[in-house]
Amino acid sequence: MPRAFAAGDEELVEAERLIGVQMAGLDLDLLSMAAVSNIFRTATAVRKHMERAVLKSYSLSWSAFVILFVLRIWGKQESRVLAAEAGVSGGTLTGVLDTLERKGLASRHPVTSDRRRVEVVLTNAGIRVVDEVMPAINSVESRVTGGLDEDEKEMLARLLRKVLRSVEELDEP
Amino acid sequence: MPRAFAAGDEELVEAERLIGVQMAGLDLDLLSMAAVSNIFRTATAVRKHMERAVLKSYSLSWSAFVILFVLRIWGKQESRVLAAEAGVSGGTLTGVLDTLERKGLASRHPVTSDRRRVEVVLTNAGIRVVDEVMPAINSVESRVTGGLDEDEKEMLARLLRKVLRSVEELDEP
DNA sequence: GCCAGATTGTTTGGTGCCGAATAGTAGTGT
DNA sequence: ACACTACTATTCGGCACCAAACAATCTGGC
Repeated sequence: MPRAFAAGDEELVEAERLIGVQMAGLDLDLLSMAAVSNIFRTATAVRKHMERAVLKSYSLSWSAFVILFVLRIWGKQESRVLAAEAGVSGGTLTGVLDTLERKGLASRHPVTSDRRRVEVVLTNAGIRVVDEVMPAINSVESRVTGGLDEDEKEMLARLLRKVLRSVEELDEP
Repeated sequence: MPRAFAAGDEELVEAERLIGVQMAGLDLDLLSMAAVSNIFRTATAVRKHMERAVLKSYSLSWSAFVILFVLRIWGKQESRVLAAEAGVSGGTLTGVLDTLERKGLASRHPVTSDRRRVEVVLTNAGIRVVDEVMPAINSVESRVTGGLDEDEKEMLARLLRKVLRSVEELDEP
């Protein structure tokens, strides 16, 4: 695990000091850097843990699970919506759907009214898998946020939503 | 339960509510799920924005930049340390270092006292690139956290560190 | 000195991932 | 009817990524 921003607050302060020294003259916003860096490090660590501790035994990639989950919650979806919802490009989605179809967890169906489009739907096996995996994933979510009380969890989600909204504004102004 | 959600948050919160409806029988911890999901969503959105808005013009991947940054702050490092710092596997690091060497931004040097090991060091061109890219990255970090005041940024970093510590405990108990 | 086991970086096989290019389809204006 | 534009999913090339297997090297016990 990375030294910077990784463990205790002391190490964060030390890392910030070192960055300030090494990058002197660049006038960096260290407070924002610490917040954003921690988003990346936490996301990576949690995702890797879930892949190893939960998804590996189902031979599912993180993206494959996200797509199964989206289909489970929102029902059948067209490809472009699915890609946007899962946060992957269209090209990536094609590959992941190929894998999911090969495993028999999802299937593609042409939209007769517009032959460019494809609708994706979970198979019964797909539904079974999601309903089996989801509680395990959620259990990890509970454990990794176990150090936070309810107000803190809510606060964390709220602050992240604010950041998310800001970056979305940057992407499409 | 704070209700002071900014405009635009309703859509995200609505999604979280729908999950509760669709997965009603599974007894999920929705508060933890919302917090962790938002970590993933935000991390993905911010990283993609940085790749497109900043790193693309330097032909740098996110991982390549992280490794350059670590080398810039902590000086020359051996491979295994570098991999741990950057949060990638050893195999991945080999490939990224190949790319960085091909671009002339970093170079490998054998450690004479232990011929298994390799030390990686930035070239002058590598230092120049980091010092040029870092302010641009930091500018994005400032903008995406622009909706947060200083206390909120600190709070966000603090809550994420708590989660990070929890997942690290799960990984190595 | 020597060997068994640990450590280090690389290679390999398979997937993910993106952006750009492509083929096919739909809509719009003329 | 025709051209022009916009959209949709797929294909393709290249890098990233991991786990597992591997070769080279080091270490500790004998």
